Amino acid sequence: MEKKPQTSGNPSVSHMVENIVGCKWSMTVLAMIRSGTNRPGAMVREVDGLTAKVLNERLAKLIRFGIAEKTVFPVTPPHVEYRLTSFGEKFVGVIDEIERLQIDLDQTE
Amino acid sequence: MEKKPQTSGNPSVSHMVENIVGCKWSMTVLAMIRSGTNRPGAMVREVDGLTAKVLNERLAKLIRFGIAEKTVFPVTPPHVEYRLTSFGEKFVGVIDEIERLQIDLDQTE
DNA sequence: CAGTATCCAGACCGATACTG
DNA sequence: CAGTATCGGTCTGGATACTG
Repeated sequence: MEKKPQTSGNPSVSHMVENIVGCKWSMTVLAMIRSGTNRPGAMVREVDGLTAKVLNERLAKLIRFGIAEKTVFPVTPPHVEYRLTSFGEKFVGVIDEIERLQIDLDQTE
Repeated sequence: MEKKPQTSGNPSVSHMVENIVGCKWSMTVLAMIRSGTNRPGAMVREVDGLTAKVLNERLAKLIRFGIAEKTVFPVTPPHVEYRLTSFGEKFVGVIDEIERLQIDLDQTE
């Protein structure tokens, strides 16, 4: 299973970031959901080294934190999609800040 | 020792964030350097649970990434100070974004 | 296709003892 | 005061096999 990140109340965004960013594959999964690769099978196929088990753990965490949401289409074979919530959009905005920082770094050196 | 985060070239900021934010005590150390608690002894004293060994590992990482720099005053007893580099200032700016996100979250629920 | 259960090698980090 | 070396428990996550 997984360690409990908080003792009670709302998860602080700091903890969320610590828990997500520091968690292997989370950023990759987040990036895929953003870019439209939002089905589990596709994600596993696209990322070398990512297993279904770990993917599901990450997705569960993203959902628990309110960053992503899951849609199940009751068809055969099963069809599942994940997408960002509105809060999730804001969250990835922070990630964008990081990319911008990268540009500054490149110019400085 | 420590796992190598990159294979070559410059560390990407994404990797830095992953490596720093996801690393226990890093954020705490960063916050202390910012707020003026910038001597190792003071940091260990201020944070319950933080050991000198782990602190030095974190500081080494912050220096390696160009986020912090170290100043040694050649006196007895030894006097050492850490402070943010200009890049480090930008880096913590990203952390500030995160705190702002928190405010949005609180207002939404 | 989607998801879960189990196993276990290795990374992380806390405690301790030590040097300069 | 600053920093390093070592040991060992705990947890993460990759491999595999399985169900619906």
